[in-house]
Amino acid sequence: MELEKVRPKSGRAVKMTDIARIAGVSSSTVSRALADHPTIPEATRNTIQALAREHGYVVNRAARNLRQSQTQTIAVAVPLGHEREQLISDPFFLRLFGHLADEISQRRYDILLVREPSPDAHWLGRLVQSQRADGFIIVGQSDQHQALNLAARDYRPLVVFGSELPDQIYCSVGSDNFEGGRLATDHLLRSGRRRILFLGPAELPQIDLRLDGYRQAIGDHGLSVDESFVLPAHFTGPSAHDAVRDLLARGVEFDGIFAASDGIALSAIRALESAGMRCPDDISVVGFDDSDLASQSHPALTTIRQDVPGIAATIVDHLFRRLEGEGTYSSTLPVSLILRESAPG
Amino acid sequence: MELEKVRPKSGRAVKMTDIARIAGVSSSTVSRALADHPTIPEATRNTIQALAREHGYVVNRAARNLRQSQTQTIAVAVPLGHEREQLISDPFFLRLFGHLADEISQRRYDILLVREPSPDAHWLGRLVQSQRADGFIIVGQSDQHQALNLAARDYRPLVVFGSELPDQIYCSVGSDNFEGGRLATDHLLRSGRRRILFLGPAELPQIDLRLDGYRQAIGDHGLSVDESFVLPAHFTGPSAHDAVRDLLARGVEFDGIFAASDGIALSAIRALESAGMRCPDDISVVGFDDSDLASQSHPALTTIRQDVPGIAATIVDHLFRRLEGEGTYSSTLPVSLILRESAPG
DNA sequence: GCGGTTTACGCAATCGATTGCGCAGTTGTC
DNA sequence: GACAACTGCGCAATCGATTGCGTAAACCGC
Repeated sequence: MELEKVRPKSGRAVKMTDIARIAGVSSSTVSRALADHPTIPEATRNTIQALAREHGYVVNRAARNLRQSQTQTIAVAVPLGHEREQLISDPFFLRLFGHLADEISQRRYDILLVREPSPDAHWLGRLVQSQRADGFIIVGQSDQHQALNLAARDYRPLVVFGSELPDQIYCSVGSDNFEGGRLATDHLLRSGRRRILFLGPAELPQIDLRLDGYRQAIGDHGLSVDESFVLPAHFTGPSAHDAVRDLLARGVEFDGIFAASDGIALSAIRALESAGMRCPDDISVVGFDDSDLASQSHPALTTIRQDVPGIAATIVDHLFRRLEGEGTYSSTLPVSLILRESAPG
Repeated sequence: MELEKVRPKSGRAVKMTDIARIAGVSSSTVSRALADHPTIPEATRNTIQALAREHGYVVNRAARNLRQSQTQTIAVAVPLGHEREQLISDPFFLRLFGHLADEISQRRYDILLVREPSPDAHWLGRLVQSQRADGFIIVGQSDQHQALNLAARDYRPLVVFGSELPDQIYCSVGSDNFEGGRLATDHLLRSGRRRILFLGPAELPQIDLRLDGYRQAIGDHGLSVDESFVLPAHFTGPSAHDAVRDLLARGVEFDGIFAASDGIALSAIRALESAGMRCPDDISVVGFDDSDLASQSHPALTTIRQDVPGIAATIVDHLFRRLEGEGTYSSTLPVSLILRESAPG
């Protein structure tokens, strides 16, 4: 019944001049009235707003964006430089994304998800120039550290989820990955484990820091790192499972695993179980993230909790401060060790 | 080093007329050259494209959108009519969203995530009119069935994730919820269970169909439904846990649970365990979705698998067919029973 | 009742790319 | 050599809202 109003007989969308004509004013006045501009008397404003509502008029965002050079939109971009094939299905990313989306939409901005298909050195520059969004959140440094530095020089509202790196000029927000790695490994060592694997994609800066923490903890306990215990593994797919299986097949002995994500940890535990080993009786395992899986899996995972809601809030807070022209420093958020069955205290 | 080119000394963004001036042609020619328009000879096209690349020029999307009245963007909207407070953090939604995003970005469209804060009857009309996207995917019918019908009359590229409802005129894609409910309940009955709870938010159309399947299966087995066994429960929060706990406290006897999601199922199992009951020994539980949790939890969940990648692909396929002007019918995708520990065969 | 201020609103330029139409200049045809 | 067809490209209108500036009318004080 209301349909005629939403889209009048002509089939043409209602535009501002239509409302202006009906109201007997100019489109300038309509524009100002809808924007609650104080130079338009309240009575007129109300009339026009009522008329607009009645006729189902909504400002054309494309036109507004062009004129104002702003879009009320934040872009969330995922550089998949290192794993071009990977889909946007990593549970940790999705969880972070959900919280980011909540924070952003609370501030009445829209969220544009961009998956850049060809991450050459200029993808970010191109993205920024395309004027599709007012601000940018880059999830994960991947191998794009230099591209990020490049884009950030040319100041822009841009915040990166990731670690603080030495020569970094962009603003990043992330967990204390080093401390997470140290805590996890220290816990394994304190519970008597001595031969501890590291499992994860250490080519990613955030993961590399977790590995540094692992090394630190081992050093602190007066031991030295066996480099053959540092194994590459991807977040998804069978690589973690296969790595552990192969190690066991070769008869290598170890009694603990620090995995760079909960998914990797679970995958490793499955490999242990297939080989007749038991977790935590024979081998303790510590994960990372404290995803939903960690608490529900069997055995429940001891893991390093990342404060995802806090990270999202901080990223968005920094970004909006930057949109206001303020400068912001990078932030590192604390992590905590969550004790469960896979590596008991 | 390339920075100067990305954003020249003036601080002003490079625009098409700049490239035109440098190339010694008009902006019309630049526009056509960049669009690979055949009336521009290939030599000229290459020169101009090279120049544009060299100067880091990218078309201003706001201007293009306005002129062309299209945005190369698909909006994914989540009506949260029924649970206004709920955040976008439901794992099932996020998983579906990830797959949708993959499908859409493969087609070189951007993804706009919209969370409508005030779902009155016209939110969809407003969204459509705002010209922010060329097509729309609505995730979940929630309580917006009529609003969807309203918007769909006025033909538009719009596909809804949800069930086919009787008086529906919009295009929907979803799982066979009825069959899922029937399968789950039938399985419990076949394994000897007789007093089976239903747990879920039956006010949602998709869930209501699962409930219908539950009723059907019970009827098929010559039994009748005890309405006090149909209990409301939300996807998140403690409602499922509390409902089961209260039932046990009141001494109500039952031997099976069909939960409308894996999350609800796990929550129920926790409640059983706290009360000293054991799953599946005392009470069998079947979930819905086959989320990551289902296979990893303890006990591993018997559940109804929804084909999330297939659903996403179908939604996007329908949507793009509609963008081309084709009509599409609603689709219902098959589900399957996945046997695990919580309700063994 | 007059200068000065304020109020209320319209004119027209503007954002930057796209595109229908048309015009030179070139090639082709008989 | 004259006319037609074609090629390559530019002019200027257009998309729809926003906004700086200007002005007519209303108001105000004395």
